[in-house]
Formats: sequence, structure tokens, C-alpha cells
Amino acid sequence: MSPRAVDDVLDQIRAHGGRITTARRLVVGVLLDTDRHLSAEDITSLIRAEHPEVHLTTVYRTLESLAEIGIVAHTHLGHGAAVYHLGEIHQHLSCDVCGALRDVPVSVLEELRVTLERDHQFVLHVGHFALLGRCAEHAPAPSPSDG
Amino acid sequence: MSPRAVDDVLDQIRAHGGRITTARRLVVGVLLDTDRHLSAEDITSLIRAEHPEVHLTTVYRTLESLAEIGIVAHTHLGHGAAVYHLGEIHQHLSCDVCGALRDVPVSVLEELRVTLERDHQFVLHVGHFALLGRCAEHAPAPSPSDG
DNA sequence: TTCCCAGTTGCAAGGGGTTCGCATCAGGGA
DNA sequence: TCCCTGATGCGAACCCCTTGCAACTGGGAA
Repeated sequence: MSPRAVDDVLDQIRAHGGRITTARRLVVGVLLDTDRHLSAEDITSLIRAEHPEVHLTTVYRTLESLAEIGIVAHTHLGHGAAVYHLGEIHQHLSCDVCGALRDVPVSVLEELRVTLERDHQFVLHVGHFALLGRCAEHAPAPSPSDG
Repeated sequence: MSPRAVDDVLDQIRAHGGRITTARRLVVGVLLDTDRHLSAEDITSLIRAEHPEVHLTTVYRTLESLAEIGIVAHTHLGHGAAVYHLGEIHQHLSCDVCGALRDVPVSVLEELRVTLERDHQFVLHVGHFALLGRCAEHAPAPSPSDG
């Protein structure tokens, strides 16, 4: 990531009355620097390699602050830790067997979203939960009638 | 629930080589007797009102046994404890604001299921996760352009 | 009916993930 | 530069769930 991108995020924090601290700079840097799904502990480990004084609690609190102003989102995978990410919301597919996590565009949920809103007056929070199932590699064998 | 229904479930446990114990009888009874979504702790509390010797651990283990033979399923709501239920699988809608849980038929996910399988080789485990969002009462106000 | 083994249980402790309490520290406007 | 208030470090607590282990008991065999 570019220092520019970090500063953009930090500007948003400042704009919301938050302070710019070393820990926040580092958390934002890690999130911008990865394309993986990171838990709070993952983020803390990455930071502590260089800055061992940064505490897991601080990372949680920073992530909470960033979530409040809409910069980060987290997703519960159903088991284990929540994962945090910046930027565009996407939908997660999580494999029961190997834990592999895949992103798909939120557009896959569009029909469901419309249906739930129309028929059940329920406003779906797309991207805030994982869809559980089996990835291609661990899918159950199709029944004969399927193929 | 009828004693009959409890016995039917107990028969299934026995058929799978499990033993019929007081604790199992009680867990099954509670699950059959409610139409709410109960966490392991909820179940334990209900049982302990009459049978204080039944331990939370036992309830977890019983639920695990019942899940193994396909009698109960549990759903992660994204926050807090998983909820357990007997019987037909259904899809849960969970409200972020009030925590209200609503059941909808799994058929609402049918299109999504087909899409994910066809386009992403992902086999969705319908009913094993909750859809998060806002119930009618806590839905954000529609934007002017919506109505 | 009694015996006995393996499945179950109660209880305590452990573990992962997350939050809280509180004294101290430090960002950044006055 | 000062000072207020937000942020941090650290330990402990909390919640949800699992594990270890000795004691117990269901229920088939004898």
C-alpha cells in the first residue's frame, strides 16, 4: 500500500474526532497491505514483529473505532475468530472442511436480498456473515441423478 | 410434546448404539417442548429447574451426540452462543438490533444455492448459518427515492 | 437377577476469542 | 507549552465451548 492510502484513512479517523496514534497507523497499514482475511490476532502478530509493545486489546479497540466510522467491516465465519477487512464489501464463502475462504461479489445475494425484503420485510446485511458450505475440492460427490 | 415423540427420538439414539439416560431424556424433552431457539445454556437452565444435577457439559455432549445422528442441528448467529433445534432445517434471519430470530423456509435460498454451485462450485449448507440484517421494526428508514 | 463393560456423567480446569477496568500516556487544539 | 481527553498497555474477567478423568450406570450377557 502507499503511504497516501494510509493517510487517507487516518484523515477519516481525524475527521471523526479520533486521534492518530502509532497503533492506529500500524493497524491501518496492515489492513491496507494484505489481500488476506485477518483476525485481530493475525493483525496483532504482524504488528508485533516490529512493534512488540502493541497489544491485542488495542488492536480490537482500533478495529472497533474503524468499524464505527465505516472504514472496516468484520465477518463471522461461524467458527473461530472474526476476520476484518477494509474496503469494498464482499460476500464470503467458507468451507466447512478445509476452512478455505473465498470472496464472491455481493451481487450473488441480490435476488435473495430482494426476496427477503419484499416477502419478509427483512433488510439483509450483505457481506456481514459468511455462507457456509463446501468448496469445490470438498464438495460431497454428486448423486448419479445429478450427472 | 408427547411422551411418544420423546420416545421416538430416544429410539433413534438407541438404534445408533447410544444409551438412554435421564439427561438425554430431559434434553430431548426440552427441545421437543419449545418452539424457541435455545442455546445450550438455555436448555441447561430449563432442565436444572427440576434436575439441578444435570451439568452444562452433559448438555453439550448430548447435543453433540444428537447432532451426530442427525436429530438436532445448530446455527451460529454470528454473535453469542449457537442455538440448537430439532426437526426440519430452516433458515434463520437474525436482527442486528434486537436480536430477534425468525425462521424462513430454506426455499428462499434456492436460487442462491444454484448460483453458487453453478458459478462458484460451492455447495451451500442451507440452514447452518444465520442471515444477518434488520427486522421490519428496525430496518433503516427507506431513502426518499424508494418511496 | 446379577455381573460387567463401555458409554455417560459430574466436576473442574483449560482454551480461544473478546471485552473491561484502570492507571498512565500522549495527540493536538488552545 | 499546557492541558484535556482520548488512546494505550496490561492484567483480569467473561463468554462459549471443550477436555480430562474418575465415578457412575444402562443394558446386554450370563
